[in-house]
Amino acid sequence: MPPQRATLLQVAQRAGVSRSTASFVLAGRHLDMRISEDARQRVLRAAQELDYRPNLMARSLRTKVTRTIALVSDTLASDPYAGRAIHGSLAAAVAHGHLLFIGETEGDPLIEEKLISDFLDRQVDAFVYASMFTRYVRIPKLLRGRPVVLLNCLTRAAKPAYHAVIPDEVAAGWSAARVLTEAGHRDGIYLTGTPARHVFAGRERLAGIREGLAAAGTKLAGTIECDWWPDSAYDAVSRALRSGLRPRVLICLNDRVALGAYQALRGAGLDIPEDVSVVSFDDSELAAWLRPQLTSISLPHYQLGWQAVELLLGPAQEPGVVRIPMPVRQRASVGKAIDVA
Amino acid sequence: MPPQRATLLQVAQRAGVSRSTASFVLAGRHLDMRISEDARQRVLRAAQELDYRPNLMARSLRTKVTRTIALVSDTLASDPYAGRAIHGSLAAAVAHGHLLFIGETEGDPLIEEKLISDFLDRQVDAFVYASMFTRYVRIPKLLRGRPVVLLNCLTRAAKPAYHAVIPDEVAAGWSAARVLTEAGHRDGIYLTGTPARHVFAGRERLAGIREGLAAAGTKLAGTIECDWWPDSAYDAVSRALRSGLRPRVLICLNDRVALGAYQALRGAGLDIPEDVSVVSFDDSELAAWLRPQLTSISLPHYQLGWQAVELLLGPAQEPGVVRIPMPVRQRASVGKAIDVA
DNA sequence: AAGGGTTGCTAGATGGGTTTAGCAGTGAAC
DNA sequence: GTTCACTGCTAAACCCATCTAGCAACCCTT
Repeated sequence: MPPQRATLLQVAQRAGVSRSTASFVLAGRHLDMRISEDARQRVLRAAQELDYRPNLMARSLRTKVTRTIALVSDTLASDPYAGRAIHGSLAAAVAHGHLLFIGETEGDPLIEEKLISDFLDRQVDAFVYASMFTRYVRIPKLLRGRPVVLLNCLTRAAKPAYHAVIPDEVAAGWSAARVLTEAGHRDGIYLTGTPARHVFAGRERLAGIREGLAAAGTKLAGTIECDWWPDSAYDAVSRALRSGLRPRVLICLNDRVALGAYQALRGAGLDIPEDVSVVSFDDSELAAWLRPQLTSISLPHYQLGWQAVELLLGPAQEPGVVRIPMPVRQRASVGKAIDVA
Repeated sequence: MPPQRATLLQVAQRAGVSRSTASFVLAGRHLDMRISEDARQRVLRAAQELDYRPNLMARSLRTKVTRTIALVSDTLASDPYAGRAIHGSLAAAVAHGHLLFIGETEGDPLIEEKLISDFLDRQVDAFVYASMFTRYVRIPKLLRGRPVVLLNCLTRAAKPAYHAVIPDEVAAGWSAARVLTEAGHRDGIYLTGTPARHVFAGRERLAGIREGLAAAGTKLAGTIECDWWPDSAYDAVSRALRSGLRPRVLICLNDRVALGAYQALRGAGLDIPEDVSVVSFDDSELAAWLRPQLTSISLPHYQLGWQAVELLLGPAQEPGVVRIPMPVRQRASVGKAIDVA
C-alpha cells in the first residue's frame, strides 16, 4: 500500500490558494501571473510538505506532450551488440528528461502497425525507427509526418524528410586500408567474407577499402568468399590455404569472420601477425578476447542510438543522413610488413 | 501532419447518441446498460468510419490503469547477453497487451530513485526490478507495496513479499556433473575459475557440481583459480599445464573462461576433447563458434525476462522464488573417458 | 467623484475518456 | 387509475492537471 499521492488541489488548499495559483507557482510562472512572494512561499512549502508530484497523465492530457519516446526496431533487442544502440538511445532520452518505450516488430508489417498504433494511443511524442542491419526502409504510414529519426537505416527519398543515423562504413573501409598501408602492407591483401551487393555494410566497407588502398597505390590481391560467420570463414580460409594461397593480410568483413580466420590460420600453423596480419570490423567483445587481440574498426552502436535520440529531442536541424565515425581499435593482429625487395 | 484523431464525442454525435452510450458500446458493456442493438450498430459503424481509437491517456487518468510496465535494471541494457532478458520481458508484456518502459540506474541509488519517480509520475502499473548479476537486493522505498517482480535478484526476507525469478544454478551444476559422469569421467576433473563466495552464480554452480559428482561417487580433483575472463583463464590454465598438471576435464565457470582455457590447451598442444574435455556455463554465442563447439549449460536470459513479466501480469500467485531451469547444450567439447584401468 | 491603471488572485473551461445516478416512456398487473 | 417493473438511454460528476478571461480591491489622477 504505497502512500496516496497528493494532488494539486490538496496543495492549493493547504497553502490557502486556488488550484490556478498553485499551478502557476509550481510552473514557475509566478511573475507572469503576479503572485505575491508570500503566496508563492506558502505553495512551495505545501508542495514540499505533501511531497507533491504532478500527475503527468493529467498534464499530458491537457498539453498533448508526454515526454516519452518509442524505439521501434525490427530485431534490435535480440542482437547482443545492437542492444547497445538501445542503451545509447535510453541515455540520450533520459538526458532530455524523456522516458523510453521499446518495441519489436520482428520485421512483420502487421506487428509493426499494431505496435505503432499502441504507441500512438499512448501519445508518445516521437519515434526512433531502428533496424538491426543497415538498410533501406519505407516509413510506415502511421509514422508519416511525425517526429521520426531513422536509426541504422535510410529512406530512398531524393529529398530526405527524416533524419537518418548510420555508421560511416566507407570511412571505416578507408581506416582499415590505412591501418595496413601505414604498417607497410602493399601485397597479398585479401578480403575475407562475401561483400554481397544488397548488404549495405559489406558494399560500403569494400568501397572504402578499395579507395583507401588505391590512394596508397595498391589494391586487393583477391577475395576469399564466405558467409559472415566463423564456420563459413574457417572453411573458406582453410580451403584457400590448402590450395596454396599465401596471404600476407586478411581484411575480415566482421569479427566473426576474423574468428574463423584465426582458427584456420592457427590450424595451418601460421602465426598472427608474424605470418599473416588480420584486420576486421565491428569491434565486438570477441576482438579483445582473441589471441593475439584483434585490430578492428568499431561499430559504435551506443553512439548511433545516442545520436538518433539527440536529433529527435535536441535543437532542430535540417533532415539528412548523419554518418557516425567508426573508430579504429588498434590491437595486436596487424604486424609490420617485411620488406620483400 | 498526421490526421487528427477522432474523439469519443465525435463518434457519439455521428451515431446520434450520447458520449456515455458510445463509451458503453465500445467497452462491450451494452448488455449491462441495455443499449438497443440498433444504437449499438450505429456506434460501431461510426467508430469504424472515423477510425476511432481511444486516447489512452484520458482513459488512464480516470481508471488509474495505464497498461504500461517499467523494467528498472542496474546495467542490464549494457550487457550483450542480458539484453535478451529485456527481449523476453518485452515479448511477455506485449502478449499481455502492455507496453514496456526501460530504465537503467547504473547501480546508483540516486539515479534509481529519480528513475522510479519518473515512472511513477507516469503511472506505470508495475515494475520489473532487474539485476545484471544474480544477487541480493533491497527493494527501493518507492517500490514497496507496489507490484514488483525481481529479475535475476533476490531479497533476504524470510517471508518473501515479492516474486523473484533466478536461474537454477545449483541444478545447472548438477547438469554439468551429469554430462561428465555419463561420458564416463571420474578422474582429473578440475574446476576452472574462482567461485568467489559473494558471487551467487559461482557459489551455486560449484555446490551443484560437488553434489552431482558426489552422487556419482567421485569429486573434483582441484581448482584452477582465475577471474572469469579469457585472459585470466588463459594465464592460469597455461601456468597449471606448465607446472605439470594433466587435467582430463575442465569445468569452466563461464564461456569466457572456456575460451581462455581453449587457447591455453591449444597452446600446449592438447586436443579437445581427445586429451581434455571442457564443459562450461552460459551458452553464449561464443560456445557455438569455438572449435570444437563448446558444451555449455545455458543461461536462459529470455526465459527469465519472460517469466518475470508473466508473474507480474499473469494470474496471481503466492510470492516466492522461481528458479528457471538451465538447459544443457550438448556439443563437441566433451569426449568419452578412456578407461585407464 | 469618475475614470484608469495596477496588483493579486480565482472561476471555470478544457483535454478525452469512464461511470454513477437517474429520467422518460411503455406495458402489465391489480 | 394507480402502482410497479422494465427498457433504453443521458446528464453530469470525476480523474488532475493547464490556462484564458476576468474580477475585486486599491491607488492615482484630474
